[in-house]
This record gives sequence, structure tokens and C-alpha cells, in this order.
Amino acid sequence: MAWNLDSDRPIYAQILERIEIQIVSGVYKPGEKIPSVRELAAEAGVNPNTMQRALAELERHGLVSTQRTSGRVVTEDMNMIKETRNMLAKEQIQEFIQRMRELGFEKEEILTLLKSEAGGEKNE
Amino acid sequence: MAWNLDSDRPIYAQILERIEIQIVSGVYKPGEKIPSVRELAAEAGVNPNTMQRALAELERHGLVSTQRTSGRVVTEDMNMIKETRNMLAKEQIQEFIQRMRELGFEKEEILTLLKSEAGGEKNE
DNA sequence: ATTATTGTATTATCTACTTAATACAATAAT
DNA sequence: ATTATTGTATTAAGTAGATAATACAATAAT
Repeated sequence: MAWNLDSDRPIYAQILERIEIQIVSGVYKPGEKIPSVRELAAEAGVNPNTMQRALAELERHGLVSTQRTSGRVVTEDMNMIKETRNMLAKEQIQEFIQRMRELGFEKEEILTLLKSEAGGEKNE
Repeated sequence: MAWNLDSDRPIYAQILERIEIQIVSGVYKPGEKIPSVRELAAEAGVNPNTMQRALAELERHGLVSTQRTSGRVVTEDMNMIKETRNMLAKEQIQEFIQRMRELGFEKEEILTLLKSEAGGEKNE
């Protein structure tokens, strides 16, 4: 799977966000071990230091923990995972509405546009 | 009005986007003169070089043009303005749907969430 | 004619991010 | 016991963005 990293924002931040999404959407399950720093760095095509930074931050968020030499595992706190998912969704919704308002669109208009656009794309 | 610049993305890019939005949403009208580089830089609290870069890029997009010493004016091509607005809106919609899908939300769910969130905030 | 304002260019410095190349301690695997 | 893998730390170098301090040419305003 492509990592789709761009140069608009710091790479470590994009990686952090991506793995966070993979956890809350179930790609990495509660209690599951995630690949090593070196492995993920190779997969993403970034320097191990950059991946280490992203994972260390992710750990600060509480979604993963580390056992020194055995690697990192996803938290088993399913409630935290669920809450994180809801929080991320809420952020997306708020930001989307605000940006559309800045462009001069009203509530109903936004809903109408969404309805007509939501059916068009599947996976590309 | 606050410029709300953060350190997540390059400042010049945020400024570029902001002024673009101001043009397509009618804050700056077709043919209207926009403030000088130094003026805008002071207002935004950034270095004139940074503002110059943002405006030069904006000019590349075609939304403003410059007459050497009299300053910059917004294009009078209302069609271009309208099309830019639609393009920006479409981008927002596509990105929003994609991100919500990555979080594991389905079409109907997204619409439902939007409906319940869209009434909650006005201007804060 | 003089002055002020315009966009623009230049050079230097600072900071954050990224890569590179190692190294080390802890421990799981053998 | 030895080896390989783990997260982690360190030092150096490169790059992009932002600021600072000027400077200049063109022209609108006086």
C-alpha cells in the first residue's frame, strides 16, 4: 500500500496521522503487534529516525505502548480507540463545514453537494 | 480579522489559500485593488518577503494581476473566479469523504453525522 | 521636479525537518 | 552462551521556509 506522503507537511506528522487512522479503523487491532521501526521506515521509504519520531509521538497519544526489545503493540483499551475515532471524525466534520462556509456555502447547499458527490468514486 | 496562521504548513501557502478564498467568496471583488505587500505583511504579522511570495504565487494562479507601481488588482474574469470557487469546493468535498472513509464511515453515516453537526456552531 | 509608494531583488542568518551513519543496551530466539 | 532484533541515542550534514535589513526601478501623487 502506498504511503502517499507529500512535502506540504512534516513527514513524521503525516505518518503519525496515518498509523493513528489505521488503528482506529481496525487495520491494526487492539493488542496486535505493529512492525518494527526499521521495517515501517523501509516500507514508507523514510529514514528510521523519522519513523521513530512518529511512533514516539503516537505513543505519547496512548494508542501504542512499547516493551523495550519486543516491539510496540496497539493498546487494548477499546474505549480509547473508539473515542479517538469519534474525535478524529468530529474534527474532520467541523473543519469541513468551516471551510465550506468560508467559501460561501450554506448548510443545505453543503448537504446537497455532498449527496451528489458521495456516490461517484469507489477506490482510485 | 485574525489570520490564524499555524506552523503546520508553510505560512506563504496558508496566506495564498486565505486570499484565494477571500477572492472567490467576494471579500475582494472583481477589479478591486488589494492592499500592498507591505500593508498585508504588517496586517498578517509576517515578513514582507513571505507575503510577496504568497502574492506572486497567487498571481501565477491568475486571480490577481499587477501594474508595477500601482499595486495588484483582482481579476475581472468573473467566470474564472466562479470556477475557482467550484474547484476549491469540490476539493474540500472529495478530501472530506476520503478521510471519513479512511476512518471507516459509510456514505449514509457521513450524511447523518453532518446533518446533526451542521446546526451546532455559528461563529466561534 | 520632487517625493512617496509600488513591486521586486539580494544577501545573510535562524530554525525545523530530514537523511545518513553509527552505536548501545535489553532481551527474544537460537 | 551466542546471535539477532528491538527501541533508542548521537553527531553531522543538507534542505526549505521565514526573518531581517536593505536596495532599486518605475510611476503615481504632490
